[in-house]
Amino acid sequence: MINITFPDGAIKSYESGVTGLDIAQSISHKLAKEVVSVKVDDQVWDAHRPIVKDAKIQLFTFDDREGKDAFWHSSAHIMAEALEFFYPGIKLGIGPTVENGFYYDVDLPEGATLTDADFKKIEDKILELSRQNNPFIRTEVSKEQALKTFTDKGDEYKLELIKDLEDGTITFYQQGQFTDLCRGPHIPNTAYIKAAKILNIAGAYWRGNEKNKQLTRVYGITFPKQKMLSEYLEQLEEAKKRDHRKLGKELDLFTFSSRVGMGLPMWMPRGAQLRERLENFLKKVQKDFGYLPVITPHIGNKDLYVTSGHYAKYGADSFQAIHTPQEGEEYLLKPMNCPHHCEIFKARPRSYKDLPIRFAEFGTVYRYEQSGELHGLTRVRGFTQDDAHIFCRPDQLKEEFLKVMDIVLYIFRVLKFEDFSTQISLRDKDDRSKYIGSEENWEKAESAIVEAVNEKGIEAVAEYGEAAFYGPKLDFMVKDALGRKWQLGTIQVDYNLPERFELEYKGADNSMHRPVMIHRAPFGSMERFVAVLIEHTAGKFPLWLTPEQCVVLPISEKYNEYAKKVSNLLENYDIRSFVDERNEKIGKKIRDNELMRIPYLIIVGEKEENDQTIAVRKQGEGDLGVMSAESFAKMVQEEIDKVLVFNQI
RNA sequence: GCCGAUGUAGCUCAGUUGGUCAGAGCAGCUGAUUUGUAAUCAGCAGGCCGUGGGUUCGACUCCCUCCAUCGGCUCCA
Repeated sequence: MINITFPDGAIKSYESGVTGLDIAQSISHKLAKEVVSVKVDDQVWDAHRPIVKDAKIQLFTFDDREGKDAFWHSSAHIMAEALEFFYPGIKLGIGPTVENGFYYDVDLPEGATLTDADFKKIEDKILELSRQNNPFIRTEVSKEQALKTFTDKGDEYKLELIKDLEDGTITFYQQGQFTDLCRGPHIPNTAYIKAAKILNIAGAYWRGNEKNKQLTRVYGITFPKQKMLSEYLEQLEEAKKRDHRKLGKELDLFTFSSRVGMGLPMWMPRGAQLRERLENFLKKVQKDFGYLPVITPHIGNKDLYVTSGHYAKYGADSFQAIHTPQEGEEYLLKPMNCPHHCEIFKARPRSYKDLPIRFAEFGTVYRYEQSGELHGLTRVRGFTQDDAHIFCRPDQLKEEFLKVMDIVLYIFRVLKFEDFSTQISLRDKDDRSKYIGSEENWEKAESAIVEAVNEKGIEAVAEYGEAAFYGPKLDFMVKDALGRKWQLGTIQVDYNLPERFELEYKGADNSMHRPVMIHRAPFGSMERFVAVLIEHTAGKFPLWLTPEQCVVLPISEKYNEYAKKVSNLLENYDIRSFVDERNEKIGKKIRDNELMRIPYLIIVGEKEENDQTIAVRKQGEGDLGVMSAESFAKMVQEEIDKVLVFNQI
């Protein structure tokens, strides 16, 4: 007998060799049907793998992340089995789970193609194989055995994977006629899978390296219930409705033109107003934090970027140099504001008493992003950073860093970005050649960020290889409607540029010292921030930000004059208002303005004109009843004040 | 940049095996209507069927080039 400890601390005895499934069965029949994997001490196991010694266990169903992982990973194996059926000779790369579903990277046989048209038959095959109710059988194999199996199969990708594994840790899983190298865990048998959908296909480089062969990545998702699949697909459709590219068009916020150039967004009046309001909001916050505005040109002499190191790093892959009538003279579109700001710092002698100096600029920069990378407003070739550079003494670094974090967190709070993650972006562990600057400076910069994060007590994940080439960063990541992660706010510690630009200040000891720089952008870029804001709010912007706060709708043209009077009155109360004078029925006007996400609709007709009142309707909520323009104005102001309290920083 | 898909009116989409197939709804314009909380009616106008080439008696439809967009990969100062 062995002792099994449950998550609540309860301990029960079972026969040695008991499985997670058996244990679930001993609790309830329903649970036994749903359990797909089990955590045994620190490892997640197959629910059907015998446990032979005392252990702490936790049972997982599809509702748990661990359960989904086992479920989808098993599904990837079945999909691979299906693909082998349709494409004999197919070679398999890796087939992991992702947040929603799984994929398998495959190398199709010479001449074979896989397109959307093939999805249906693959889905059907997956379900057919699932119905065979094949168990997932785990076997431990020696490295030699493993190598032989895949040498015989002629799968060089698996061989490459096995070569990196340690003998004695290698396991195979088999279901039906299909065997795969796999660590597991897997679901007990294939019949758990009741619904399957191939989502899309894409090219993916083997092991993520551009120099390697590009394999075909097949994305799919499966569920234990048909209904869950249809719900998931519906949810996807809903998410697509929030896509900022779609809403940007519908709400007249921004546009692109291939004539202007790809990845070069143009802000339309409503979008420009929204952006301007965001900028003014941040300007006010920054003013309170002691930032000083600066303005720099859109181009800079090539030498500027040679000095900064940007030219060596990105010169070849950037917009190419602008030439002048002067032989040999070259200018570049600025890809960064920092070199300019460094030159402003250098413009006159600085004393330790002046520091910290904080230069802020909404600086528009141009970067030649790869064509396949462009994506609405989130990835563009011309964008405006809410940039600032703080030049401080080393002893001021931590305090300044913390203050910047306060700004970012305040902004996220005001805009209700609650679901963000924080990432410490560090150097690549293996490849240091991508970075400039001394080991010592990097270590100082990296530890400064880690210390600041610890002090602030926020949770952050360290990501290696994500640092900028001149320094580590603290990045604030937010997801879009479809769950893609984007970096918004960023704070970077930089010892390198001050060195390259030979920045100095006179210390109290009357000798020259080198300042430390903090690069920071709470929004990141106006374009990307607005994109994410659109997706988070589905276009229903906060009242203080939205281009028009209310629209006055006359019941008929007879009340246009009164409507204009009301609108003017509201404008006098600093409420952004306009009149919908179209000769349409009130229902139509309400519909159109609701679709434009105007927060308040003011309806005026005979009654209102006689009583000198307005009927207020709130977007998404409906009729709020009749009131005076004054009390409406007060209501709006209060709603805004609730959100925009600057002293709550 | 790479893999795959898509590209018909301002928007959303129809268009059968290549042969009166250039269509609809919304938006726009004109007129009627003067409207009470999510689409009033009628008429009109609107398209090098992304671009350039090719196959064919004939191409929106088949093939190729390029451009742009979408989903990924790689990249992201």
